[in-house]
Amino acid sequence: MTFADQNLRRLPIFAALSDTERRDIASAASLRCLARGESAFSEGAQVDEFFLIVSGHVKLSRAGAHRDAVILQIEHPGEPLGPTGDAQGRRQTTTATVLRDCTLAVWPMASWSRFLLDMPGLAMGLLQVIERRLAVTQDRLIEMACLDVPRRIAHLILRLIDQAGRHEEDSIRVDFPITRQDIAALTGTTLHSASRILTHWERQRIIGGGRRELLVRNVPALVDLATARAAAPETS
Amino acid sequence: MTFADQNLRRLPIFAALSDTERRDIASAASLRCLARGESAFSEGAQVDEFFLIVSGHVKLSRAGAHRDAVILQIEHPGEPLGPTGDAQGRRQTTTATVLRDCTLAVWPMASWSRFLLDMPGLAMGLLQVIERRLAVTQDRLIEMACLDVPRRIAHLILRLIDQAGRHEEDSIRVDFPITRQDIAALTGTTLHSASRILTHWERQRIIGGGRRELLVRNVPALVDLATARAAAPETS
DNA sequence: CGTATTCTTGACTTATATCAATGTCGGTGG
DNA sequence: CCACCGACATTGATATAAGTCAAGAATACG
Repeated sequence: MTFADQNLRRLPIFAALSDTERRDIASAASLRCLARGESAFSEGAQVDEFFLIVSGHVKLSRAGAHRDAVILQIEHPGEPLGPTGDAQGRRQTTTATVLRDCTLAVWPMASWSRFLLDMPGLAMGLLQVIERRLAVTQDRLIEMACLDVPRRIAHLILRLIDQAGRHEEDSIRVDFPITRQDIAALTGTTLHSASRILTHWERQRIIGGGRRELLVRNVPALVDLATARAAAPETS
Repeated sequence: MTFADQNLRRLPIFAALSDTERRDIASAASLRCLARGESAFSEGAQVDEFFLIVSGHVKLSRAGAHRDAVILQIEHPGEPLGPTGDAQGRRQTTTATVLRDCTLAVWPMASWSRFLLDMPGLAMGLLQVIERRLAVTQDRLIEMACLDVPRRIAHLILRLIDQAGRHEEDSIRVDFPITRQDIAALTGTTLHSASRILTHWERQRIIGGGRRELLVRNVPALVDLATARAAAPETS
């Protein structure tokens, strides 16, 4: 098993477990590699495996009414995917698409359920993770309700560099490929509005990056945009 | 203790526990009665108690940026309130306001944490509940992203009668007082837009009710409004 | 009976979606 | 190596849903 329990020790969901327990869990895992664009599972599919991201980044999306898919969240290494509790007969509610070549640890749902019953600490760890995820989703709901599109996008970008920012010379790079369409789907707007806003900010050198790239050059300015009244329109 | 463990048996969060465990939990609870308008806790307060709704209905809201508070969810009998997992040093992220005279079961956070550690089934039960809550919040996020205001309100009303509908002669009543302002805060719109839409539907006899009342007369019509393209504007 | 809360309604403004092109990059194959 | 194609991105013009501003009416409540 390439997947040493050492890898597991750090993860919040396994924090409360003993070394033996972690080893048991690790030895039951298999690894699966997926390339950008592939999906781990699709909306509506039977839930028969439990996934944990070892490396890479995955977007969880759902097909909205008419507009293209809405992205519910982007998950990073260490995070579980899909239902975590008792999944008897449940179906996936989202599609998990790989954004960047990805390794997943996979357990058959049956073994996972056994672990969950046998190891009291495991459910506690998951509870923490899901509770945090709920908090993030609630934050986004409030943003949708209270903020206009530019501020929602500013908040999103700040969240992205917080979760997956890599420092470069004089800027912070979002560490996985992300399109304008993705940004729109994450903020409940259209590709067009998102593009306009981002190019505007690019002119002001607040952000940067090319196709599928996102680079933040001026964090304080972004924080301003996220917080204060939206900036005056065209400065051309 | 007025709070017999019989009451607890039915609740999903205690489903996996033994009778003894349920009895232990029940005997550590105290009951607290709150009147409409009072709050169990407020945004930012230290989390030092765990709550379970025995009877009544509670709205969980957060103060949005500038618009009035956004309501994150309305909770009904049997549901827990506030953080459920390890709450060490955490603060409440919402304000819990009673909509209808309410009895809450309350445990000091310390005893609750002990139960959580001692009774493996408890964390599993909570995990189920929080996971479902996450799913509902995600649904609402998608509604916010994809649906216009009338359809969001239609979805909300359907959800309300599903969670707390009481059948009457020829209609279904939402079983707790709810204002137009509340409906606006639940759907991310303004009192004004909500009022316009609701009076319009009232004229078409799809809904009814007076101040703080909500009554659905024609469910299929509401389902239509929630699903299909928004109805033609004024029919005066 | 007055005061506060809740709700309705109209006129106006604005953010943002929609419609419609056009441009640019990056890879694939001729 | 160039041409082409598909994915990704920009940009303008226009339409419209829904927010804001401003009154006012109806109902509950002390």
